[in-house]
Amino acid sequence: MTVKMDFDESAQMLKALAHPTRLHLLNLIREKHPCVRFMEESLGLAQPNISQHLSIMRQAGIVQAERDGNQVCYRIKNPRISRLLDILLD
Amino acid sequence: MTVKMDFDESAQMLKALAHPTRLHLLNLIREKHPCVRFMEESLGLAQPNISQHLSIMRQAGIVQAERDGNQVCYRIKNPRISRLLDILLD
DNA sequence: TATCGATATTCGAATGTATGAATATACAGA
DNA sequence: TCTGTATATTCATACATTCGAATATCGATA
Repeated sequence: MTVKMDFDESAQMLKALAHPTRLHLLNLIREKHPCVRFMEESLGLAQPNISQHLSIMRQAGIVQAERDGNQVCYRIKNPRISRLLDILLD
Repeated sequence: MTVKMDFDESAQMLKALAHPTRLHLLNLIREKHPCVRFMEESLGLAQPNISQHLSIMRQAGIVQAERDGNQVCYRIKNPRISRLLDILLD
């Protein structure tokens, strides 16, 4: 029962990671703690699209937003995620 | 370019992991090197459904099938996957 | 408070994924 | 070779995800 629960939670987290754009964003976020504008230029994608992906990762507890005046910057929220990214992207 | 490629590949691998049934199967597979019949009974799901999930993971290079007489047993193919599962499921 | 730049949300169409039901294939043993 | 057990594949339908376009919100500054 509890075990099954874990699979559900883990699967949901993985689903939120399982998109090339989101991995690309995470790779930026873990290195640079960037604001949305910066991510937009780095990836060359439309702002709403980036915001949508960030929203998915926020809801999944993967990243955390921090307002800095006019802008919003992101960081990795969960240390477990950092470890996963190390394995995935290095 | 190559970097973008990596995100694509990693995302595809994650997509193949991102399902509770598949995580449950992988948890069995990494511990017991089981055949399909065993997984079927352990999870209490229909055989075609299990086979479908195994097929997805085979195609993604996550698991490897080995025929043993009448049965087919599975094992984790990629050591990177083992490390991911350690982080995810422990 | 009006405006502007930055970010977020909503909606709809296209595409992708999950699952049950039916069926096919593979191998072992009679 | 026929039968039975184990596993894989196909198909159809329901459901979820993706992305662009349009629009809304938020905070800073004039």
